[in-house]
Amino acid sequence: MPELPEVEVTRQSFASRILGAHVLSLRMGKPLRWPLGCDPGRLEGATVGPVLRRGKYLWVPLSLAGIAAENPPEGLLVHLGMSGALTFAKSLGPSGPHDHFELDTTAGLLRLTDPRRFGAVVWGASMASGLPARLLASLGLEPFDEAMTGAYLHQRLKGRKVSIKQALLAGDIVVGAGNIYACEALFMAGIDPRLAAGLVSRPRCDRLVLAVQEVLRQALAMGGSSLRDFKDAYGSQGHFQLSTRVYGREGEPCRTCATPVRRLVQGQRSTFFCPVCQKK
DNA sequence: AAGTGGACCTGCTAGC
DNA sequence: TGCTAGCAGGTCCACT
Repeated sequence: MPELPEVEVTRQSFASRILGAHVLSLRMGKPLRWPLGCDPGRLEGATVGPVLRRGKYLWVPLSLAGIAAENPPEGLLVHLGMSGALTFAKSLGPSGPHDHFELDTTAGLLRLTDPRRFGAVVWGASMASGLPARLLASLGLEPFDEAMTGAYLHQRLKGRKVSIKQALLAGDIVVGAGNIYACEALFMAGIDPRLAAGLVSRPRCDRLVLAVQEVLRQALAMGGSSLRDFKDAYGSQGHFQLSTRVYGREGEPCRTCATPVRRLVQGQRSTFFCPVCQKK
């Protein structure tokens, strides 16, 4: 589920409320992608720092010695996987079979509900050490980083034979665009998703960077996409799924030229595109 | 190094 | 109505 807009919407919906709060307890349910990596008890009493997002990961700093005293703070790296949602809950203990993590604080109880359990909550002595560091190390640029330019994209795509769609999804060049937004950005940029990444011209790289940024901006403004599970910390759903140009619209008319949208499979994932508006 | 395919896990829907 | 196959927002890892 959650791509960059959903993760960012989630972050914004809970970060300010729990900033400066103290951890009362931490509970893990069924195993997620990786073990927590520490005794849950060690985080009791910790102070919550400013929550950061990197790609589709959230970093929740937890300082045992007060926010400013420790540098850098330890914390939890959280990933929502395919079906995760972080929401504020009313009372301790799972309310359903898919509630697998709870962080109870003096400012509210945060709960991760994740039916497929592809999500993760991993402790790190810092964001730059241990498993968190390893997971973050291979990530590409943030899409709104000023270094994210057509020149950078063109340079990084050079010589790569995979399709441009798969190169976008891989996340080692630019993070944040998952299956929905990669399809949408390629449509906006008028690029055929099957085109070899290394053959995308420099001008088209310029357009693609702008398209990725634009689609993410639009999704963010609509609270993300809620195909099924996604909600922000207060349970609100996103609306971007109602305005996709191609994603999930196989057989329906292209919003630009009315040609039926096509679906194909690339790297075991569905790709949606307009065979007329998107060219090789 | 780059590309491919399998793995993780559960739930929902379309089709027979 | 009930079963089964196929599909779903992610990404790591082993292998060629």
